[in-house]
Amino acid sequence: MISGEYRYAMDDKGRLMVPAPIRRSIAGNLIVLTRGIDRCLWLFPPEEWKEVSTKLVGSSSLFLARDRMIQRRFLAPAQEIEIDRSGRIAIPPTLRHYAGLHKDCIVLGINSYVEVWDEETYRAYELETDDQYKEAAEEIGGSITL
Amino acid sequence: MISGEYRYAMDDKGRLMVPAPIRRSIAGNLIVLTRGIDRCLWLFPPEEWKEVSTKLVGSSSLFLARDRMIQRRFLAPAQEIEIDRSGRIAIPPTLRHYAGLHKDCIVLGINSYVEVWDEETYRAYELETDDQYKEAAEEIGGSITL
DNA sequence: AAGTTCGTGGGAGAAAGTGGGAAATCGTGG
DNA sequence: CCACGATTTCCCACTTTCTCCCACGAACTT
Repeated sequence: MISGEYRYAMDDKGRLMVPAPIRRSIAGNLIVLTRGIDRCLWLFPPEEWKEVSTKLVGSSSLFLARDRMIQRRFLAPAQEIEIDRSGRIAIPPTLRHYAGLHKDCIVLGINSYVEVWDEETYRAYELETDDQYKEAAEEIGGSITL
Repeated sequence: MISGEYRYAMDDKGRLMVPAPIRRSIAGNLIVLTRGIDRCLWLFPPEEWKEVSTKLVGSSSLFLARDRMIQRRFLAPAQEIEIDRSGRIAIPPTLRHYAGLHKDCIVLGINSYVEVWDEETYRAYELETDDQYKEAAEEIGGSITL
């Protein structure tokens, strides 16, 4: 189970740390990097990626608009990337640009995958979703007693 | 049953005391630390955390906006942390920053979990919510006789 | 008064994170 | 097809942070 919130600076060469605890829970030194659904990047361990992508590809047709959209925006941008000896990944320019990564990045471990955000973008996301989040919390409060 | 209000100074290394009475009511020396919903941290015994997180994760999808929000803001920041020999925990930088912990912290034992606040932040919270608290008390008064 | 528990501080070694040089590769234009 | 510049890749070295451990002082107990 991957988790944790981290803040790292991307260096001038576009390299970004994969947090040590997350690295430890990945077998091997390869990961798959692709566009996330919000302005962030998603990073999957290879097995996870295989699972997600086959599920999506499985029943998709190039004659359906919806499927083409998913292919183009989610499957196509995916790249297999190697984690270097110091535990960093080099983020390809197109993906870097998509997520608007500048320097300071937020790395989130979420169950079985990892998200990478530009720090400012993430702060903005938090502000935007603050009301919805508190609402969701109230709803949850109705069903979880602790 | 965990309870009590305590005040401790976080040291220069970011370490904070877990009050001895609370420590005694936790089995083992591992706890899970995550963001609270207000500007504080929540600290769960592992079993409690498992319960809460599985209830939330249960049926969540990375393709649903609301699920992503909860994952990012509540589940992702969670980290399993060890209580050291002298009964302290090292609070990771991102969580320290989220709760605005400086030096003096307030630790609250609440039934089955623990809250950590920056002292100033907590004082401010008390002032802000004073009226709401009295209102809430009136409401409760309708159903509880004592 | 001595022992025990509790909280605080700090040192040393290990691990994690950061930066940069040099070779290799890629893309472009002549 | 070659030459050049830019980018990428690989590796090494340095710095910072973390982790683990121990030691001390205060307060409480017996």
